[in-house]
Amino acid sequence: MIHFIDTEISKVLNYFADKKILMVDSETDGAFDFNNKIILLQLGDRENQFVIDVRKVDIKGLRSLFLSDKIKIFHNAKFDVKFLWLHGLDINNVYDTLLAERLLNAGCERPKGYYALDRLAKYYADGYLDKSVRVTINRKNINQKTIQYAADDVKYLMDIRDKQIKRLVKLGMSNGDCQDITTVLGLENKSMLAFAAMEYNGIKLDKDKYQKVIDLIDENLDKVMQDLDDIICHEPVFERYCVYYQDLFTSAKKVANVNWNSPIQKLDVLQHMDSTIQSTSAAELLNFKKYDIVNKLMEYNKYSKLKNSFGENMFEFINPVTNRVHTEFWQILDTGRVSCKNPNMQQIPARTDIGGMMRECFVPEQGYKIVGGDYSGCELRIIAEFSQDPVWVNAFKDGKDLHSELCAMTFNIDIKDVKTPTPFKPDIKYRDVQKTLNFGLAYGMSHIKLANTIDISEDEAQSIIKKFFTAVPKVERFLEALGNRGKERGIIKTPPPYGRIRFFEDYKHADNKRKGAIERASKNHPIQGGNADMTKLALIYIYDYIKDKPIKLIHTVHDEIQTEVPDYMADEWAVKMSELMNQAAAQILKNVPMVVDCAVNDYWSK
DNA sequence: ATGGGCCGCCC
DNA sequence: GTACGGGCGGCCCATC
Repeated sequence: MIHFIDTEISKVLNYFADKKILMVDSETDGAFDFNNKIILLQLGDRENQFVIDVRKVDIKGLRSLFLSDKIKIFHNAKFDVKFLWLHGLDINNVYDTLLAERLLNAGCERPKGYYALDRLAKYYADGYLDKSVRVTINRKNINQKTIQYAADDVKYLMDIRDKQIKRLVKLGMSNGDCQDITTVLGLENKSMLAFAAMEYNGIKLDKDKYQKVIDLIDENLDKVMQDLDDIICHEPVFERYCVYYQDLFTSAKKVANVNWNSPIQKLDVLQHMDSTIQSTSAAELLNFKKYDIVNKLMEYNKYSKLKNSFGENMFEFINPVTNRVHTEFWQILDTGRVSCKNPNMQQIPARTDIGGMMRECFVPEQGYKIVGGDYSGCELRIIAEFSQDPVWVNAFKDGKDLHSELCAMTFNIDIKDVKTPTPFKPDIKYRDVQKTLNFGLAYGMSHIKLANTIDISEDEAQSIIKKFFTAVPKVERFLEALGNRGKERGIIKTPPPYGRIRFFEDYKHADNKRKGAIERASKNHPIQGGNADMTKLALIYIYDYIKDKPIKLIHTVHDEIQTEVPDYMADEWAVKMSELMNQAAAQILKNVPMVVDCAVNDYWSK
């Protein structure tokens, strides 16, 4: 039965007083942007649905209900939770049918709309939702039809949840308690609030500082384009790419008639000079640094990338109400990692000089600091823990540098010499080869790829890998076992206690390319996904700890968490934060210690 | 307009 | 002939 509530909400509170679980949804007057509001708020169970007209009713009275230990079922809760916060309401004990469905389908290719509520309603509850009504809902248009639609939206959530949990329990991703953070389901439901908080809080971008970096990029870009023009117009070999350009005010001048953003045109120019150049990628160009034009093109590529991907367009993401940048998180990728977009705050430059300058433009408010923590060598520690290789385990236990230790063994050299150049490639140091190897093996890197990456012969690469695995046989066996498991069982899990599953299609019927990909993803998933589990648990610990404190969660990048905190408590918080992150790590790493690098800064540092 | 391919930024 | 895991996104260019 549907109840339309447009006066007061005691009826709702009374109804749910002795219920353990309720389903919630909201209809808003648009996407979340700090100006929009909730129009209708629906609460219900299988028998009764209450549709509250938020234009007329003060929903603050629902505070105790939302903070009670009753389970609140949502579909895509992050969306509604942010709106509730905007209306001054907090919430906990949420079950999210979208997150649950993602857990049940990680790794599977699914058609568009697969995770939509109407699909779930049909699949799990044989219910029908008429989504065409949604577009007609607005502040001035609440009628019988929209109320019916709004009520329907919550009607099936209970059945969906019941059946999802059955499946998740069978797969070991839940024990039936959807809030238990020792299970994947609980991990996701709980950390959802942290992701909602990071979206809600956003990060401040210092516009003036950022503009200065863009100006610097522009200067470099102008210079390098001038140089490219000079080369094209003065070297006879490029004559055909040169044209005269004349405007009304200046005399004719020779310029390059090439769009340097076009890989096809770029390659054409380069091959005209040297037909052995295969592509315009940075890796390929590195081999042809003897040509001036190649050096200039590499510079051009670098600056135009920064300009096009991270230039003025970033300003469009500054919200006019909060004056901050609010990214959107997608909480469950195939491995359990998180992505974000609009903008993608996980790909803000950090590595190069100018990249570092761009990242430093993300700053705290006046009187605040940014306190960030990251898990040092997280994936390598996970490999150590679960391979139980003594070299790896002891390196971390003794606080030694794993790359150097392994390097000495792989190349039979003294540990003092790991930073000397290799004989087979003088511009690369031993330790750098080892680093490529250590990270690459977690991805199932082949000797061919290693050979290409550091530009050595395939035979040399093969023998390096062989010697490496001879030194650490348990790591080799560990990775092999993971690869085989994915192939044989069609699923692979992250380490205990989580066991987050990634599903694969049938190995036998895959083509060779796909077979290789399944094997490599099987090796990688427990490592990458284990890292993701750990970071999500840390987010939960932090979210719970900072509740009622003036500390804000603002960002996360896989093995890194950023917070914004008043000056006076920054140092103290940094200590506590690394303690919380270590606590989370200790739930997964039982034998290998974790190191959390925590820093207090006036900007987002890396 | 749309989508695939290439390329490059992040961990 | 493919073979480095997980992403997002800008640009070019062919196609509709």
